[in-house]
Amino acid sequence: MRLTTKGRYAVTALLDLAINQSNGTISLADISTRQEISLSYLEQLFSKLRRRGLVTSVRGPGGGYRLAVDTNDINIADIVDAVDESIDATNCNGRGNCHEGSMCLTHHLWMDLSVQIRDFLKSISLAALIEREEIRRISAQQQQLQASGKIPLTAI
Amino acid sequence: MRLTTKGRYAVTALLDLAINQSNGTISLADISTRQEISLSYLEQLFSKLRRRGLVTSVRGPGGGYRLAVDTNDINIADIVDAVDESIDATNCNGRGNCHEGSMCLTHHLWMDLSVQIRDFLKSISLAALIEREEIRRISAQQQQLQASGKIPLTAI
DNA sequence: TTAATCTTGACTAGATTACTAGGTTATTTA
DNA sequence: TAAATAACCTAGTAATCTAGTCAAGATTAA
Repeated sequence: MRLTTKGRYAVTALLDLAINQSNGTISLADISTRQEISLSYLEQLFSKLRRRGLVTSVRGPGGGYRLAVDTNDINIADIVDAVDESIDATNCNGRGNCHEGSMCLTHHLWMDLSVQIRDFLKSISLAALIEREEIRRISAQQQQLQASGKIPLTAI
Repeated sequence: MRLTTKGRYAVTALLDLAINQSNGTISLADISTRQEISLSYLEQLFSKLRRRGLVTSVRGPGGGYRLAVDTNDINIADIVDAVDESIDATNCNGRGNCHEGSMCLTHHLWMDLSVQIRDFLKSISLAALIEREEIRRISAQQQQLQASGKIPLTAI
């Protein structure tokens, strides 16, 4: 099962992008300070997101990233898939060769679970996340913090 | 998120135990050969399962393990919990301090996913797994293989 | 040109996983 | 009683993975 910081960071970063992109492109440096994610690490993630066609980039001063598709057309599973290997609870990557080349006793169980997780994450679009009350509140706080120039704890 | 080989092995081993235990106790050596799981590793897992009250043990020759509760009263989440830390998709273990002491932008999303996964695994009892056609078939094959004394590939 | 920003690849410290090794203790059978 | 069997326990360890860092470049606006 692969759901690590990498996938979580990607979703958080794209959500940040979706919320703040109204005024053109957003630099990774901005996302980095707002979301407390290492800039170099973000670069790795966005490289993958770009190759998957989820974002487009503009180079040079004032450049940055913007979403390549409407927030209604991106779901969480897309994002996690783009940076992570895949959402898969089996040990054999769904190949069914987990026990001496054939299926292990619990193969079908983990397949079912994988489908369950994937369907859940597929059912949530970026647009739906932006709508959520809690997320709007947290985002507003983060924008205030950034505007006030507060130095993040990790920079000390 | 913690769903690794450890949790999968535990479920597979308990399922094997549930299927084969009709005739008294089952030794870990038997489960080890049938399910291709290292004996010492099984010992570690069953130590935890025993402490959680899921199985009871009998020492000495002819000894082994048996389920401590009815297969209707054990669900998959119980088993994974017993050996793994917990089923939790957040980075903060649900504490909500993922972003400088407060919640990160996607905290609620991962909380929701955790609930989703846990509910799914809770909804499946060992008894329900035993009923499944595919599992009965795979188990029958494994019993034949063991009876015929076939040497597992990994032993070569 | 120069500064800002994206782009890529190689590398790494630290943590975790999935074991192995080697013993001890309880129980049963010969 | 001795030997066999199987649970129980502790410590170590190779391999893998994660979450990064670092460095060198490419591109473009000002």
